[in-house]
Amino acid sequence: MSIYQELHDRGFIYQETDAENTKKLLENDKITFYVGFDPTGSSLHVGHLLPIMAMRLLQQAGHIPVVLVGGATAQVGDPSGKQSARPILTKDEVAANAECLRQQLARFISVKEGEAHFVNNIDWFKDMLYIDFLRDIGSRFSVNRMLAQESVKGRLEAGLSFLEFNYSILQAYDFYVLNRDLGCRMQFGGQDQWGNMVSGVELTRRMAQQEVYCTTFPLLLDSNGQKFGKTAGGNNVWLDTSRTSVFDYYQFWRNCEDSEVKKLLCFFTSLPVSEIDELARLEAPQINRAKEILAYEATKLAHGRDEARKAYLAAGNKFGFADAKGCIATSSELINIKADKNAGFEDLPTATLPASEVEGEGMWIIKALVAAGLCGSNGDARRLVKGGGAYIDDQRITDVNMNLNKDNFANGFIILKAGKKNIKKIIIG
RNA sequence: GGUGGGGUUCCCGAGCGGCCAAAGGGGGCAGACUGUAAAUCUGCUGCGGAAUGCUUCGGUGGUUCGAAUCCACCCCCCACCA
Repeated sequence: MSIYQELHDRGFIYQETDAENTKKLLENDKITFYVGFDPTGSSLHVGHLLPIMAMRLLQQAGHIPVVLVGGATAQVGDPSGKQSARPILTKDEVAANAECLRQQLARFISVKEGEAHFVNNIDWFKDMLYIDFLRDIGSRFSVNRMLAQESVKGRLEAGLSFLEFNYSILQAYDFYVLNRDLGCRMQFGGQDQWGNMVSGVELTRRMAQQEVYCTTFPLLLDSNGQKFGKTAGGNNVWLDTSRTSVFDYYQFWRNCEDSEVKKLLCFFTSLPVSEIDELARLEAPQINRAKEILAYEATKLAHGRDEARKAYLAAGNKFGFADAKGCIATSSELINIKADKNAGFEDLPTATLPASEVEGEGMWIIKALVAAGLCGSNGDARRLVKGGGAYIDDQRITDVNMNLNKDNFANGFIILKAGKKNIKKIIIG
């Protein structure tokens, strides 16, 4: 199947400047394309994954991705994030974040020389003089047209700063530079980037007389209209395992809603669309097998086969396997993993309590819940226990004043739970 | 620069001298029901080993026995005018 068709069938394409030529280009040529990333954090999270998966598909089809790090914009501080103006990053921070980005991307795409480019737009903005910028680039933009852009129009009521107004110009110039220096023909990005991307297409045409194109991805929302990629609690699901354990990463996918399974399989796994259609058709409890496949495949991509297997077994043992015998057909290698009931607790997220705490009288359970990261504060933990949501080894905790001592750790560890799904294995260290 | 309207807990938004840790809604957490789903119902939702305790209503100072509420100055946002 053609890569264009594949992107289309999987739902990646939202808007395109020129569908016909994009199709031709992607099918007949090997092109260089770019996607921009904000280097504002040291880890990617699931919300970044959609463009990454698209890059992956395109690269596998022989196209060459350019990963553009917005070092210039990060050093100005993007004002679009409401009043909590983003912290302005130093050069070193941007560089460090860009390196983290590169390492995490390496799990999804090949970052080998010649198969992908990494660039930072600070390189072409840092020495640019304002006067030059105005004359060479600013002169090509019509304020009238910029005002008509959806992204700007929507902000006119609420107000937007001159800086923000200029963002699309900066971004447009990126496209021109990448076209000039790397022969970049396409840009991909989120649908909120449409205006900026189109500006780049037009600028490149005016400045270099080059036909270039852009395509946007749909904005992923969960059923509550929240941006996709956050836990129910609104926390990001990170790719960095020190922020989100592999188990929790797996669980994020495993706990998706029935209605989302198909979409998520299309975006975040490599299973063929025809198979996904079959899986998504599964009824009632069997649909859970599709979720296991989704979770396994997504976890495998981000963290590797072994980790995904462990997470699958740990979760299955805790909550049950949807299709222990492997009756449901799938091309996922998950089908080869035996639902081993004895694969135990070793792969659950773990917290360590200092041995000194459980000496003698022991450690107050409230403090232990907080120390394990299951509760945000003592009051939070107290409420959890009062509400009947705290468990030790699946026994509901009823006494707010109880202590954990050595007897509790007769097996070497205990399992603390906040609710049915937030699990921590507690060991003494 | 002028005039007017604002800044309240995660968000929206009420409160306009004590009964205010602050109504209501959203969101979140937990419980019940379930399929580790959705929907629904119930409880909780500043900190605190809990106390007539502590911190919070843009900031600083003041009035008062007592301030989110009154006063002064300052900062920020919005609208209209210039």
